Amino acid sequence: MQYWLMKSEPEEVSIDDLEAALSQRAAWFGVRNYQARNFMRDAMKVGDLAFFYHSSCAEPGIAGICEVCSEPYPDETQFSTVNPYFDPKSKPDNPRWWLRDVRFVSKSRLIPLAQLRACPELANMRLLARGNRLSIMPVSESEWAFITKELMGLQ
DNA sequence: GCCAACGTTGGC
DNA sequence: GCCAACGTTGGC
Repeated sequence: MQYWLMKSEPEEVSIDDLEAALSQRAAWFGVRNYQARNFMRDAMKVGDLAFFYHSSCAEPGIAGICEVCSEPYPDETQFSTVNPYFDPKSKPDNPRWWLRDVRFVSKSRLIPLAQLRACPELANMRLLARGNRLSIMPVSESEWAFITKELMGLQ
């Protein structure tokens, strides 16, 4: 079991949108960074858990938990000329961008970025590293345990 | 809207 | 392969 953090702009897809979605599943479309893609395509495994993080919004922070629930498959938005995520350099016979489906697990209170920063236990968390811009990144087991137990109040 | 930090592109 | 220019991310 591995743990992840996945950023989404809540104006695009929020934790509430995921909870309300058909089957409570959604395709994690729109990733256009190679490192984030590699984590999603190559390193994730079905059953891995991830923090659902709200970014580029009034209250950035962790909003809940989701579960990786599909094998990787091509992100269709890269082939649609009218889509904002269209990539003219990607070809259907050799897709550049891959995604997975995630399943809603739980919503939590919003745990603000500033609160994460204030926790000494999370000093080495990748999310908090200077200049970090990755939209998908691993979370260590100890960071996961601290956040779920101490900040979310889960068992 | 600002801007620091980073990733990508493309000429050489 | 270098690196300057440019584009993007994302908190504030």
